[in-house]
Amino acid sequence: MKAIIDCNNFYCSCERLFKPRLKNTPVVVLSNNDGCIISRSDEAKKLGIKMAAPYFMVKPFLEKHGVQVFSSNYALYGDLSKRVMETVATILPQNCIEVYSVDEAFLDLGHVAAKELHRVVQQIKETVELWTGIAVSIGVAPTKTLAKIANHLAKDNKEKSNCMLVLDTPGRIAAALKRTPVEEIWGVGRQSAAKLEKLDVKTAYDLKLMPEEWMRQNLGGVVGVRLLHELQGKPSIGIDEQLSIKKMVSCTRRFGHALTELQPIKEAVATYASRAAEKLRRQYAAAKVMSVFVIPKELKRGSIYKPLEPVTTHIKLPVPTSITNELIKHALVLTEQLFEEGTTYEKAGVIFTELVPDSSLQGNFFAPQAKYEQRNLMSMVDNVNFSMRNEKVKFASAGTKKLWKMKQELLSKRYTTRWGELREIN
DNA sequence: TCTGGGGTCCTAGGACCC
DNA sequence: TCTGGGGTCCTAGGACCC
Repeated sequence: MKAIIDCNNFYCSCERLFKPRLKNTPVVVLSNNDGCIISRSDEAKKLGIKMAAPYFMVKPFLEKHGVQVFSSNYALYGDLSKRVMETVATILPQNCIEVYSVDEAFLDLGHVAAKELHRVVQQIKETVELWTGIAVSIGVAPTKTLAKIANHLAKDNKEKSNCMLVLDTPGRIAAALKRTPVEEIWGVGRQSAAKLEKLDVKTAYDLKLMPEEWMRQNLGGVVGVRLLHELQGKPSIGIDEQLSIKKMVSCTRRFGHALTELQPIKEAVATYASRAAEKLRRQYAAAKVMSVFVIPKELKRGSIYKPLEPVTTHIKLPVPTSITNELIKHALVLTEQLFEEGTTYEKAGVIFTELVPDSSLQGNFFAPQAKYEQRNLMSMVDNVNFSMRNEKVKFASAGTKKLWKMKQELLSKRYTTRWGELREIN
């Protein structure tokens, strides 16, 4: 059996943890740049506030209903996420836990006897809630996809389920599938849902009865077939316990406000490049390819929001590297190539791909001495920044005025990771 | 004025090779 | 009039997820 454990309204729960007075008050958390809503408390959901709603459009409504609004505080959420995962790891072996996202983990319960399942699930839930203060939901079933469905249903009916649901018999599975609309299935997005709609395939139960060949041809080839098997209870997506090296690392952001000059755009790109380089070094990787993109601002935007078109270019690096100043140097050249006088830009990003293990880190006998020194410098920069926690050491090209910096007007404190922002009790 | 950011996996089709 | 076929590698882009 497999399980998914998932933190309820995670970002909102984190904010509430340090502000108990907000219990029973509607709370929402905004995306970067205070752009749109990415987490809602139950009370906020009840008010009808939609996921991803643009903040500026719903702001009057939020004010009217006394909704508490926060900018996203990733230092806080990241730390609490780590605590939740570590708590689970005190109950299950590490190789049975796949951390799937900041607020979710898949669990392999293959070693748990059938009659023990309920008890173990309950123990995990109670321990996490007691030790971290974050409420969680757990769904259990023979496959990951079915466990996701179980989790979904558990949350839909919190009072009855106590946020736990175990689908351990064919009858329970069938009943759950019948209650699940196709668009709520993990792996069925908007496009697929639209196709299924036309065929009158409405529930997960209907989908489970589709022929394999149809799935192959219409729902993404092998992806569709895999989904079908998962719904049928045949595990086709395994538990991936290892933290593997990522295949891509990036840092991309919308500017606080649109930019028309090359200089501040270069500063922003240099900053993104150095962020992304830090991420590279954190997983002991170096990049072979660096892409830079900018997104021109669409001056007249229709009523329907459509994705923005990036202008991209990339460079194959002569030698894979994670050294910030080398990467910045190339990034700035690419930015100059992309920039067009007279155009207004609203976003940019740096993406590293074709990552390889950073051999200079382990010490490469044949590497020139200068490389070592650079790598050591990088380690020092990383260490200083990590301990000082506020980008004390920066590269000059990243600029000091930050005209492009994102908006975060409603930021809460980093209670758990900065001594200076510790919660005080009076 | 104001609509996030960071990922993965897969497919189709072109280029190239023998 | 007739002009192969199969394999591999690469890239761009679609779809999806949290």
